Amino acid sequence: MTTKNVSGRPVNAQASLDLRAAALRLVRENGYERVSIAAIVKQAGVARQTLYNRWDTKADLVLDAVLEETQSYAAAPRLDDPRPCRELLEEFLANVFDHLLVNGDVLRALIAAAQQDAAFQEKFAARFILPREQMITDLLRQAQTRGELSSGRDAELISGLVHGAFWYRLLNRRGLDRHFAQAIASEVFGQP
Amino acid sequence: MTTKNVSGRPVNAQASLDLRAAALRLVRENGYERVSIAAIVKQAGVARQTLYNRWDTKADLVLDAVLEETQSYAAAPRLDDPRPCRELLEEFLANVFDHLLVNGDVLRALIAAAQQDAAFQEKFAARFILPREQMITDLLRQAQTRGELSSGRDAELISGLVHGAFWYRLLNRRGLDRHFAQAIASEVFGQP
DNA sequence: TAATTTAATGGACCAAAGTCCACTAACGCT
DNA sequence: AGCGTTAGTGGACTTTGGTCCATTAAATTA
Repeated sequence: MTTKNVSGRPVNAQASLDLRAAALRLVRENGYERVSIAAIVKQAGVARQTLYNRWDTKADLVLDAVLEETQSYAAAPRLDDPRPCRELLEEFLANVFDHLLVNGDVLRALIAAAQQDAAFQEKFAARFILPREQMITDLLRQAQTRGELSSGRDAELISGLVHGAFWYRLLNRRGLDRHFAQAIASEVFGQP
Repeated sequence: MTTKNVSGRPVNAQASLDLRAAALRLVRENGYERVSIAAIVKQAGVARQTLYNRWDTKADLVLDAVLEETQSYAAAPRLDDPRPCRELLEEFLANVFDHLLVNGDVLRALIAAAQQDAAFQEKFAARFILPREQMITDLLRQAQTRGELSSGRDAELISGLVHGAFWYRLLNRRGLDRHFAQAIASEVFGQP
């Protein structure tokens, strides 16, 4: 992946930084659809082809920029936290929803892009979706070992249901608030 | 809406039929993204502008074509059916999933289009999403009046969760089968 | 220093969605 | 028949994502 080339002109690392920054800024300001590749490369001060040397599509670049910027985005809940898993789930979701206030529109655009480009869909799943699903699956498994959730339940399945719940709201532009986080937790763990 | 014009050249109704048919056929055969407007109008034998006189975008046309063709698509479950609502929900979902085998790809494309075009998103919600959500909400309310589901639960919320569950699978191209329909019903009504 | 290799640049090019427009066709009305 | 009105046609045009390519720049190696 990161094989160091033995000769030839070195890659300009700054160009990558500038492109990611420009992409993120423009997309946040104007919305994904309204930002052209031409505008991004102009803002970054590099040639169009330089962008395409590093990323395959606009969606690739923006996904990369979002992931790089939001390392902390929805950090996995700590499994050694002694509080009830129901509470941890609720807090985790509330956290995710907060980040979606900033990144929701970009994310909707990337989800759309994934539907139109099978190659990007795979990257998006590998780098974004699956890791986040794993976090909730792990939390649910922890709840099971703690006896807070019946062992008969399918943790992976429930993780998918939880994600589906807020994806659906996100894609249909309905609000994602703490109340909804609570409602999801209640559906999973039962009425309190 | 359907104001009859008092004068002027009459609209060629056949052109609309031909356009819908051509769009649906080409999209099913080649996939939404790979079908150009040029190909559709050529297939239908009309001018490009004739299409745009009737629909605003490619997504509009295809939504219209899908809705027209699949009137029967996911017919609402009969609320007077004496079987348990759990069973009705499961059957309804299995039915939806069957139709998604045919229309799933087109639907994914329309969902993507809705993320890129606010005007289309509204039409899509009004004509497709909300009516289908209502069906499940009604079914859940029926379950509540029958005492098969606790009255304390929020039917609209659960309807959203159910839809989210299979949307998520659809958009992430994971299988939608009878087993999944059963799993959703179990999450809603509790383990049998 | 010269040869080789890889990156960056700028601009031409292509396909596709959607707009615009001048022109023609088909209707009702007088 | 002539007029106004609306629909349909074909083609030019704009914008944008993405490709291609010839040329130039920056590095290593011999």
